[in-house]
Amino acid sequence: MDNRASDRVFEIAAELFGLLSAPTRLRIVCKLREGEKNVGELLDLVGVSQPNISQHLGMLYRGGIVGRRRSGSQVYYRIESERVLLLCDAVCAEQGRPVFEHTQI
Amino acid sequence: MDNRASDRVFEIAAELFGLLSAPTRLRIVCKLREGEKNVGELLDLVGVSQPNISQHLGMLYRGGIVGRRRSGSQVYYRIESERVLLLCDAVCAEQGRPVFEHTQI
DNA sequence: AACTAATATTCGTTATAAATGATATCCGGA
DNA sequence: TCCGGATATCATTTATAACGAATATTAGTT
Repeated sequence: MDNRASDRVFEIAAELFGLLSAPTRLRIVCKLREGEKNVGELLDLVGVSQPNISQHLGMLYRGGIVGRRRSGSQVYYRIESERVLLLCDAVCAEQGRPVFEHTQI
Repeated sequence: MDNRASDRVFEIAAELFGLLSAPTRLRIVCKLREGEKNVGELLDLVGVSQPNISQHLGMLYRGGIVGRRRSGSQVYYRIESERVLLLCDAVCAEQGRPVFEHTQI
């Protein structure tokens, strides 16, 4: 039977998967594979409202999936964890689906 | 800019991640790596109520993550998609966490 | 210091998911 | 065919997440 320590690990893993369970966040991650982008650029590419993308970016940041740096009044986001790229690749492998690459998941 | 076809792909991927975003379902997947198990066995291993595990199993089944076969009055579940194992491995790689293997995620 | 652009946060509403309890179905045996 | 064990479904409550509107913060400019 499981102990509480392994319980915690399942929760952590579930949280990570949860961060990737929203199409908008996947879209952000996909766009960031091309390279670092600021919020305004992502806004155009992803096509949601500014507060909304900011919320999603905040979640990805707090979850350690993306990093950020400020440059003047802009904030640039980048993929921080290679792990998440593995996940995105794995989710698209098999099933005859196109692979999650630069511009297309 | 994205077209509707790629939109659909993001939704599909997000759904798959969503299926893995609950600790109980991850626990089930983890136990099933040891091999096929019936609902009663999983019930003991996972430690939730019978209706609850049945619902989670139903979600995993409809999502194509697990397969099932009936044997008498019991139903045996098994991992159906290798893809999900890749995901579980990837989520645990790095970060100094123990790897998702047979009995421990 | 005031103004503006860029980004973040808060809040309220609505939608979605999880767990529970009760009940239904399916199957094998008497 | 009736009963009991195994599993699934349904309905309800409760918790959590998503989105939009309004507002706050930060940084550069004048």
